[in-house]
Amino acid sequence: MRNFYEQVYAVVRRIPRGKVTSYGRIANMLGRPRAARAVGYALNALKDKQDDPAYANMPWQRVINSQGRISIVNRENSANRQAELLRQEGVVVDDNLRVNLDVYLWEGLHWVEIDDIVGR
DNA sequence: ACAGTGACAACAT
DNA sequence: TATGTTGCCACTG
Repeated sequence: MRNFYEQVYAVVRRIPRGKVTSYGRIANMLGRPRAARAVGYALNALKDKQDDPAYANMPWQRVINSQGRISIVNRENSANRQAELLRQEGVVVDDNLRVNLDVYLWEGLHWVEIDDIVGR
Protein backbone atom coordinates (compact mmCIF):
# COMPACT_ATOMS: atom_id res chain seq x y z
CA MET A 1 0.00 0.00 0.00
CA ARG A 2 1.98 2.94 -1.21
CA ASN A 3 0.04 6.01 -0.30
CA PHE A 4 -2.11 7.07 2.57
CA TYR A 5 -5.32 7.02 0.59
CA GLU A 6 -4.91 3.37 -0.30
CA GLN A 7 -4.30 2.56 3.33
CA VAL A 8 -7.49 4.35 4.26
CA TYR A 9 -9.46 2.43 1.65
CA ALA A 10 -8.01 -0.84 2.87
CA VAL A 11 -9.29 -0.15 6.37
CA VAL A 12 -12.69 1.08 5.24
CA ARG A 13 -13.21 -2.11 3.27
CA ARG A 14 -12.83 -4.04 6.52
CA ILE A 15 -15.56 -2.23 8.41
CA PRO A 16 -18.31 -4.79 8.96
CA ARG A 17 -21.80 -4.21 7.68
CA GLY A 18 -23.96 -2.56 10.35
CA LYS A 19 -20.99 -1.01 12.14
CA VAL A 20 -19.38 2.43 12.00
CA THR A 21 -16.10 4.09 12.92
CA SER A 22 -14.69 7.60 12.76
CA TYR A 23 -12.18 9.45 10.60
CA GLY A 24 -9.95 9.91 13.60
CA ARG A 25 -10.03 6.26 14.58
CA ILE A 26 -8.94 5.25 11.10
CA ALA A 27 -6.12 7.77 11.25
CA ASN A 28 -5.08 6.30 14.58
CA MET A 29 -5.11 2.75 13.23
CA LEU A 30 -2.76 3.83 10.46
CA GLY A 31 -0.37 5.40 12.94
CA ARG A 32 -1.24 9.00 12.01
CA PRO A 33 -3.24 10.22 15.02
CA ARG A 34 -3.55 13.70 13.61
CA ALA A 35 -4.47 12.86 10.05
CA ALA A 36 -8.21 12.60 10.59
CA ARG A 37 -8.88 15.38 8.19
CA ALA A 38 -6.86 13.68 5.51
CA VAL A 39 -8.98 10.56 5.97
CA GLY A 40 -12.07 12.56 5.14
CA TYR A 41 -10.30 13.95 2.13
CA ALA A 42 -9.40 10.45 0.99
CA LEU A 43 -13.03 9.41 1.10
CA ASN A 44 -14.06 12.55 -0.70
CA ALA A 45 -11.69 11.58 -3.49
CA LEU A 46 -13.75 8.43 -4.05
CA LYS A 47 -16.24 10.28 -6.16
CA ASP A 48 -13.56 10.69 -8.79
CA LYS A 49 -12.96 6.95 -8.80
CA GLN A 50 -16.52 5.74 -9.17
CA ASP A 51 -15.78 4.37 -12.60
CA ASP A 52 -13.07 2.08 -11.26
CA PRO A 53 -14.65 -1.22 -10.10
CA ALA A 54 -11.95 -1.49 -7.45
CA TYR A 55 -13.60 1.30 -5.54
CA ALA A 56 -17.20 0.59 -6.49
CA ASN A 57 -18.24 -1.21 -3.32
CA MET A 58 -16.42 0.97 -0.82
CA PRO A 59 -18.59 1.19 2.33
CA TRP A 60 -17.73 4.86 2.88
CA GLN A 61 -21.04 5.40 4.64
CA ARG A 62 -19.66 3.57 7.68
CA VAL A 63 -17.26 6.40 8.47
CA ILE A 64 -18.69 9.24 10.56
CA ASN A 65 -17.17 11.82 12.87
CA SER A 66 -15.89 11.36 16.40
CA GLN A 67 -19.15 12.58 17.88
CA GLY A 68 -21.03 9.79 16.17
CA ARG A 69 -22.57 12.14 13.70
CA ILE A 70 -22.72 12.18 9.91
CA SER A 71 -20.47 14.90 8.54
CA ILE A 72 -21.93 15.13 5.07
CA VAL A 73 -24.60 17.75 4.73
CA ASN A 74 -26.50 17.93 1.50
CA ARG A 75 -28.87 20.70 0.61
CA GLU A 76 -31.88 20.99 2.86
CA ASN A 77 -35.09 19.14 2.10
CA SER A 78 -33.24 16.27 0.50
CA ALA A 79 -32.78 13.06 2.45
CA ASN A 80 -29.27 12.37 3.61
CA ARG A 81 -27.70 9.75 1.37
CA GLN A 82 -25.31 8.44 4.00
CA ALA A 83 -28.09 8.07 6.56
CA GLU A 84 -30.12 6.10 4.03
CA LEU A 85 -27.30 3.69 3.32
CA LEU A 86 -26.64 3.14 7.02
CA ARG A 87 -30.29 2.51 7.81
CA GLN A 88 -30.42 0.03 4.98
CA GLU A 89 -27.87 -2.07 6.82
CA GLY A 90 -29.57 -1.77 10.17
CA VAL A 91 -27.83 1.18 11.76
CA VAL A 92 -30.17 3.50 13.62
CA VAL A 93 -29.58 7.12 12.59
CA ASP A 94 -31.70 9.70 14.38
CA ASP A 95 -33.22 12.85 12.95
CA ASN A 96 -30.10 14.81 13.83
CA LEU A 97 -27.97 12.39 11.83
CA ARG A 98 -26.54 10.89 14.97
CA VAL A 99 -25.56 7.28 15.59
CA ASN A 100 -25.18 5.67 19.02
CA LEU A 101 -21.52 4.68 19.14
CA ASP A 102 -22.11 2.58 22.25
CA VAL A 103 -24.09 0.27 20.01
CA TYR A 104 -22.64 0.54 16.51
CA LEU A 105 -18.97 1.39 16.96
CA TRP A 106 -16.62 -1.02 15.19
CA GLU A 107 -13.90 -2.45 17.39
CA GLY A 108 -11.26 -1.89 14.74
CA LEU A 109 -8.50 -4.00 13.29
CA HIS A 110 -5.98 -6.05 15.19
CA TRP A 111 -2.40 -4.76 15.01
CA VAL A 112 -1.36 -7.66 12.81
CA GLU A 113 -3.86 -6.64 10.18
CA ILE A 114 -2.75 -3.03 10.47
CA ASP A 115 0.84 -3.98 9.84
CA ASP A 116 -0.29 -5.87 6.79
CA ILE A 117 -1.98 -2.78 5.39
CA VAL A 118 0.71 -0.29 6.28
CA GLY A 119 3.36 -2.71 5.16
CA ARG A 120 5.89 -3.23 7.93
C1' DA B 1 8.24 24.74 -4.10
C1' DC B 2 4.02 26.54 -2.04
C1' DA B 3 -0.43 28.04 -0.97
C1' DG B 4 -5.20 26.39 -1.02
C1' DT B 5 -8.57 22.84 0.25
C1' DG B 6 -11.63 19.94 3.09
C1' DA B 7 -16.80 14.08 4.55
C1' DC B 8 -11.73 16.07 11.18
C1' DA B 9 -10.98 16.71 16.16
C1' DA B 10 -10.00 18.90 20.51
C1' DC B 11 -10.98 22.67 23.25
C1' DA B 12 -13.12 26.93 24.76
C1' DT B 13 -17.17 29.46 25.33
C1' DT C 1 -25.81 20.67 24.07
C1' DA C 2 -24.48 23.94 20.36
C1' DT C 3 -21.23 27.00 18.07
C1' DG C 4 -16.87 29.00 17.05
C1' DT C 5 -11.75 28.73 16.87
C1' DT C 6 -7.47 26.64 15.96
C1' DG C 7 -4.19 23.08 14.70
C1' DC C 8 -3.47 19.32 11.43
C1' DC C 9 -2.29 16.61 7.29
C1' DA C 10 -2.18 14.53 2.54
C1' DC C 11 -2.91 15.87 -1.91
C1' DT C 12 -3.30 19.15 -5.84
C1' DG C 13 -2.42 22.66 -9.42
